[in-house]
Amino acid sequence: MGIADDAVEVRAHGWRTLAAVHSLIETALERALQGEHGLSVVEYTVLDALDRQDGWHMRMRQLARAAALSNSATTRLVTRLEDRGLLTRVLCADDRRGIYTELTPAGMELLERARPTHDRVLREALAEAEATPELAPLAGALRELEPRPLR
Amino acid sequence: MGIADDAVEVRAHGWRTLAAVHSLIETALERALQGEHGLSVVEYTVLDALDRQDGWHMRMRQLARAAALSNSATTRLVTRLEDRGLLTRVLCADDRRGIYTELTPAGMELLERARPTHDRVLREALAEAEATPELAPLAGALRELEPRPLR
DNA sequence: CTATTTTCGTTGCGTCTGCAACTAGTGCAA
DNA sequence: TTGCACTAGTTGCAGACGCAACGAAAATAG
Repeated sequence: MGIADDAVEVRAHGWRTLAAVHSLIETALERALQGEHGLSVVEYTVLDALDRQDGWHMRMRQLARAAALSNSATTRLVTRLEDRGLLTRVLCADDRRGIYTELTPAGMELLERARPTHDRVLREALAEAEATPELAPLAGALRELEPRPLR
Repeated sequence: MGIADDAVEVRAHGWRTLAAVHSLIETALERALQGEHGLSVVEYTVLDALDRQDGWHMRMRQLARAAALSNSATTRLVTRLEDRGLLTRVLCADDRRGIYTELTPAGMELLERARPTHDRVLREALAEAEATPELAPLAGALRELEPRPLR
């Protein structure tokens, strides 16, 4: 087996590990957020993304990117959250195709209540990953990342 | 903002980055495998996991773990692949609750055809991640992982 | 200024997912 | 042996997803 084949296997292994850690964290978050606050992980992600904009608007397209969702899924997700009164759609004047979304006070409140759950479960899930031999190297690498905003 | 808050933010940032890289890779793989071979990513993952067992059987439960899927989803996924003649269910004698799955020749053949696509797209997706400033550190860390089998 | 292309968000449709409830088989205990 | 807890896999159900097709608004070409 040559160097090229090794590289292929390293990438495949890295991808499997990444997927395993992702699944571990997402499942834990999903259960906790859903059970304690009636929020799915993507819903929390959207509320959090809006909140980290410092009260500023966000376009559907940006939201889709932040939540790693398709356009259609984003439309329905925003509709869902709007129906629950957690955010509002705001038509924007300068580009009449665009639609901005904005957290409502209820949305901010729910987010603040859910955040401790999110942070705790994330911490626990990462600890569990670090305690799992084949996941530990990647879980450890996550801690080394510079916390600079994800555009 | 104290040290504890920093740690919370580091974890949150790491999780967002992980999710972003995961989504980038999965989306690219999904499109390519679906378009060129009619396989979804999980389907490919299952075939590959079975293949890496060196012709050995795998229980549904193991398969569920390997594919990061629930039991029910695994049942249906296996049913789907069985209907397409890519694998077979094998009842196991010593534990009559258990069901083993095994690749058929057609399954191995399709896997071998799909593997180059998978490897190529994975390489491209990782390259794209490394070219994206906020994803690059994590993408780089993946390359440093020791390619030891994921049990 | 009109025609074409592109971008943005929405909707119909088929598919896949997890949860909870269920059946069947195993293993331990009294 | 009988009873009970546990594990393995399947199924009904409701919800969420992506793709492709769509309409509306903006940008670009000619």
